[in-house]
Amino acid sequence: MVSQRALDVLRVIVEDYVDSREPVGSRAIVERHDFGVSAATIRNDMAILEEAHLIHAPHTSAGRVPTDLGYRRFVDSLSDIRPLTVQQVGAIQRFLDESLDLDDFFGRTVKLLSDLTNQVAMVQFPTLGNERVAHVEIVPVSPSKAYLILITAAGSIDRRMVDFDTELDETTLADVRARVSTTLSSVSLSEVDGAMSTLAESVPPTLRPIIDDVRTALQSQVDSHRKDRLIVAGTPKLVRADIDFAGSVAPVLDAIEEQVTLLRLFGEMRAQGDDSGVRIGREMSDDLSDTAIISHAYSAMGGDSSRVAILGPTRMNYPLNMAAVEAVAHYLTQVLGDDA
Amino acid sequence: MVSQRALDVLRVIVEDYVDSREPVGSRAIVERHDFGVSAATIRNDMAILEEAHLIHAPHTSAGRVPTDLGYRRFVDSLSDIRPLTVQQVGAIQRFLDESLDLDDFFGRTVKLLSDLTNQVAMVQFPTLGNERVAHVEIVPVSPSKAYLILITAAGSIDRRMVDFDTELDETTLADVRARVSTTLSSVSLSEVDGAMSTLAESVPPTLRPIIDDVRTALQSQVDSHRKDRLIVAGTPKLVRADIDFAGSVAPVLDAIEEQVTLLRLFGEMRAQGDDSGVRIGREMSDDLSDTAIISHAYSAMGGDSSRVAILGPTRMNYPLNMAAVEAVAHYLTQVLGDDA
DNA sequence: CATTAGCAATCTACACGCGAGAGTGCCAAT
DNA sequence: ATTGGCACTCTCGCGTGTAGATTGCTAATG
Repeated sequence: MVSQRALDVLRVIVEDYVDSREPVGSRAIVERHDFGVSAATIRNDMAILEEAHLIHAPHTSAGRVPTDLGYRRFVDSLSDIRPLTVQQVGAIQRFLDESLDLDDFFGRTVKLLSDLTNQVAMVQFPTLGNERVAHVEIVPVSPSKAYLILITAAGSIDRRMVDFDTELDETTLADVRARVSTTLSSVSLSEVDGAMSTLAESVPPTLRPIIDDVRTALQSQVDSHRKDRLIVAGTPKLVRADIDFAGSVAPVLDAIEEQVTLLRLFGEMRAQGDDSGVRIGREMSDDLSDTAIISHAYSAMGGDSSRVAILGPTRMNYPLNMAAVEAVAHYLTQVLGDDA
Repeated sequence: MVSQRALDVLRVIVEDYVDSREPVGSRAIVERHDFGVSAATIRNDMAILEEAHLIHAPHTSAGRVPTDLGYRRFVDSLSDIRPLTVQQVGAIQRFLDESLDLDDFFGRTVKLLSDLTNQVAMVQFPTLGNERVAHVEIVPVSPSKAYLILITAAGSIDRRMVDFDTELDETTLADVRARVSTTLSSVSLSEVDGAMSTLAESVPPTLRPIIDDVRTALQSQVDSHRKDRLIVAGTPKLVRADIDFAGSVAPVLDAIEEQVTLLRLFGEMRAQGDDSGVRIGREMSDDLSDTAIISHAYSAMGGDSSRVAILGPTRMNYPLNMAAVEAVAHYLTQVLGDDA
């Protein structure tokens, strides 16, 4: 049975190991902490923890190191996160309030979070389901190609190339532009397709295929509406923490560059309904075996929730970093949520 | 005096060292190449090269390694770059023609160049001086804030937050939007400020400060028009080539993340009027002492030229990589130049 | 004068061995 | 359940020795 004291031992092992980067032995524990028992007793508890796969000895004569499961237990036992200080929150606000636009704002946010935690930081672009169309623009590129630009009321922008089956002259294009523009004015993103379908039926047959092309492009634009993008900052910090990674950091950097693994992970966490989520080592994938991700949901402009996260070695300061991620997520919700 | 044969020796030292990652000795040279002289003679030549600071011995009993200056001499002696094969060029075209929009296009370009060279690849966003305004949109965010969105005929988009000194109601905003929109229709970017200044003088005094706010925002938007952004791909490759870096790759990753050093470098190369440019090691900065950058200018939409580049260890295959960079730069000019 | 063969000198890389130190696991005692 | 004691195991660092590679120099050669 894993006693309460054994769990306390686990806690100090995690803390000391995070602090010192070195396996911690029974003697070191009794010296640095006031357990009121001898090293031999600690050793007994450690044997129990080892049996429960919570800690692990790199080799016979070394101290112990937490396993992924050990970190997991440690994180789960953190009852409540101590929030950041008023000064810190104030600094965050002042810094982010200077942003020029949404891209810049997110850029500053990740940079800040990365500096705060000294880890790689990421923000997932918000989804904007309840958003309304502010403007649709069609810009010709060649006779049969054009950019379709969609601007929403909250200022998000998306652009997509449309290939028309037939060639368009300037007047036809102007006609199409006017029709689409009036049709979609102030329509919410989820209703775009319906509106376009009604439009397609009411136009002269010659315009029909063109409107259909636009409709298809618009829909794919709405579907993928930036949900699938991550802003990242602080990758160099990963390399500096190289020693923390058994093999190489290369696969981790790959995962960050590819983004798909991380986005899938965020999707899973959202599906589970956890606002706050920590994933440790092999809980995610073998490639990320030495890394942990701390993420937290935020919501913007009435859309589904997106996530802000940091990624670092499994051996990191969880309480501190969890507090930072949570603070930033709250701030994002507060600032962006209003604009809905 | 550095004889012709000595220069040939330099060439094979660079080639063999790039190939084998190991210092190359006199014996290895006579074995692998047909110089028709003995190792001792090669040694004499090597002594001369060393005196000219073109090569250098890591330690007494090791072979020789090219210095930055040695690489420089080698690169300068490459008379003409062998272009890529027809198949390769065809593959590039097919791949890039599938792009959805400009962002996607550049994304694919860097990815491609990175795969082609197995190095970090970068593209500097083009400047679009002769571009014309296709549309200006003002989207309110709060009573005194709005997004200003600028779309050009080539489909580039920029967005900026505007802070108004006074609060705006919906009708005022609509009025301003209409005035700005008609004023700027089809105006080229370089004439935007003039047009806005004329507009400011012709509007009712109450609108004046608002128009001025818009004008300021627009101008800053035009000034910085994406000139200052790099798209990067392939950073993980840098870490994989870790062995090639004396110290750590961290400062290099920092430089990539910060972008300013690299952008300054591109600026310098453009100022020198070199279409094609190679910078090696300490020619750039101490932080980049083990890296080399191969860049090439391209021009898009009649604007000033921008650059496409790769970054790798000084020990890389220059002829091959220079060919790849040049091919991609040409392709960019060809595809984007037309659209002006 | 350029080239060459030969040779001593130098330096690294690697393997080996050894001892110090750290930490465990277990046992018998409390 | 806890503790002190002790044998055992393993890593780490250090010094040593050897094999191998390459150079620089010198004297000889065409």
